[in-house]
Amino acid sequence: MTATRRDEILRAAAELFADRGFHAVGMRAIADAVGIRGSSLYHHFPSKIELLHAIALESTRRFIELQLADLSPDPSYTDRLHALIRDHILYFHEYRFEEAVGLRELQELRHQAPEQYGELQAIRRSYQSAVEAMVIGGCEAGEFDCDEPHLATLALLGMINSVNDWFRPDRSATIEHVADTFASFAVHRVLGGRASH
Amino acid sequence: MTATRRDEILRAAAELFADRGFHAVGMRAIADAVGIRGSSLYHHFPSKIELLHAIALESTRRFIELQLADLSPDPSYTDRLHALIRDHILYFHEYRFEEAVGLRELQELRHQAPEQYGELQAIRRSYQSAVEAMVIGGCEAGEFDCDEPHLATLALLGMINSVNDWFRPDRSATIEHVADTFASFAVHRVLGGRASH
DNA sequence: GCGAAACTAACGAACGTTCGACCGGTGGTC
DNA sequence: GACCACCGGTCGAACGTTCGTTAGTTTCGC
Repeated sequence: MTATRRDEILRAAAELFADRGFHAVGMRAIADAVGIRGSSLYHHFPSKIELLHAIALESTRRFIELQLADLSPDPSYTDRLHALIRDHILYFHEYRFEEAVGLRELQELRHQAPEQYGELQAIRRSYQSAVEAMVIGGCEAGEFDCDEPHLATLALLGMINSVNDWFRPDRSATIEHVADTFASFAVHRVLGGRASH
Repeated sequence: MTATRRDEILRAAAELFADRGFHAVGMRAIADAVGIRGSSLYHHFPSKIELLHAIALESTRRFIELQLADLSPDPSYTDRLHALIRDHILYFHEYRFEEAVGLRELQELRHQAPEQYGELQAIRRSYQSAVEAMVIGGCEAGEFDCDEPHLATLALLGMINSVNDWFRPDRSATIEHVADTFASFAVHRVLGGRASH
């Protein structure tokens, strides 16, 4: 797993963007973080906005690829959704810089690169639809008890995505415990799922 | 209720910041939105960062003032928390530009005006503590059923604060309906409160 | 005529980006 | 084995633009 210079730049830029915001970080600051000069960045990325796009896209792609594994139809809706939410939170923690940037600086892409913005939005929407389909499926199978599956889906996605705003890795609580607890909140509480965890 | 020029600037700046981000909006763009020149802004605010601070602080102050009314100890924990969350969501919608800026550009204040940042964080923390106290109180009173009140508080705050990310006023669903539904999710589902709504 | 508020003009700094040169390997040719 | 052409990666320097901010002046209502 040799980390190429390109990956080095992506990771450093994501961390800086997450901490200070896209426009507050100059190309020279990103270059400093990896030990080269500002102009050298343009041999790896054609522009600053493309750098942002690469951060958001590659992180999102990795995430979707990972989550597809949780969609296997073997176990119950309850177990599948529990695992999906747990892995969602764990991934968002591991790549918390990239995901924070992807969520917060989406507006930059919308104004400066509408095409790439649309692509990302499509991926996000399809993921949201997949979660909603699981909620509805669970309701129809009698595993969940839910009057408004659409709003319930939005509620638990909001709940899940908020973890990165307050969780800090040096807490006494581990991310695994938070992920399990939140997954349980979502499945057994919000959706009224039958107990199995 | 005469809208002063100062308020006009605050509102316009909040809307622009919410749409494009703090650093992507220049003083001249803000001035354009209210029909004056960039330099004229400095007769109302000493700097750009003070403008951001004013947006976040005044919106937060108004919010806290409003929510204090919901802390009256008359009704049950269930009813009080339900009303608090409902009003929380309704306020965050009415002042969605200011609140979006206050949440997203907090990092700007942290780097450029640490003192004002600390002040805002203190207010936010005290609000969060008040909500958590209600959760714990409701548990001890036997109205709620909750093993981890701290995580539960964070979960429902995250759920509530996410509404502004997807709710658009032209939807078929009204904000009042969303506020009621989410308040019900939080109180009766996440916290397992006794039915009363 | 006085003060608040808006104006014009300009400042220095920082920004994203471009350009041309250089440096160190790598592989092909004699 | 010696030479050389090549190429990805980096560098220093500069570009035009935009930024936040300042200074001095003008306008206008009371």
